[in-house]
Amino acid sequence: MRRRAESRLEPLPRGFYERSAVAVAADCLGRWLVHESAEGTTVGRIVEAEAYEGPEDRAAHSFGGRRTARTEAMFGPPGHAYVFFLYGMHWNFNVVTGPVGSPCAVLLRAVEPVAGQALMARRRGREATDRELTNGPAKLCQAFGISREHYGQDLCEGPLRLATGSALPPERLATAPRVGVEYAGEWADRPWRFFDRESPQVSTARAPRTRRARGELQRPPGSRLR
DNA sequence: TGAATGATTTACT
DNA sequence: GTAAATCATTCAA
Repeated sequence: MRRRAESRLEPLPRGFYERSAVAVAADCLGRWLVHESAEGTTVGRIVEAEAYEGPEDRAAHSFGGRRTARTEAMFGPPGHAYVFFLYGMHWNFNVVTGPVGSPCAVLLRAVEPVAGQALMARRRGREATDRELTNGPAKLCQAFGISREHYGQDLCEGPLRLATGSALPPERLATAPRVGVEYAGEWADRPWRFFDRESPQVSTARAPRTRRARGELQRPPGSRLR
């Protein structure tokens, strides 16, 4: 039991991140997000992630090869953290994928709490059983204590990492267009939002108004289970 | 130097 | 369903 749990906490190797963002995003599901902080350890099972594929992807911060202080981490080696601040109050956490110089990343949008719920609840100002503890990209950052200080951190060694967990059974993998990127034209149509369709913790962010469900959409974004 | 805006969340009607 | 909160980053001038 203990042995099994420890093997699941093993950090994913660099090779895991040395692939396209789409491949990493899909393979992230079912894996564990682990953060060992001074306040305590939090663990979550990843149930939703989005791929951002570098300079050609109009929805990516690195679109057009834009390389600034903010996007610098995306251009760095795979397996590092790209953390950014949004709307004046929210942090979002990505894992950098692909080779050096290829500015791709995967945004973690939701996890299911596995351990450290009390700490998550304290950070979030909510009850430990609250379904809204970690069902959104900024919510999970707050629950896990992820912010500026983690920018560029190596996820293959250190307190913040993705861990083995257990890969998602293929029949539970669902896709949808990414959230909040209507401005990206045809790129907004790409089904690069991946989620566990059996998880009640998938984020409730509304889908882009102009996007309507297509064949690839196996469950409407934001819809509730049951 | 200044204005616009965003890979969101929350509270309220 | 709509709107407010709130500021780092970006780009234009």
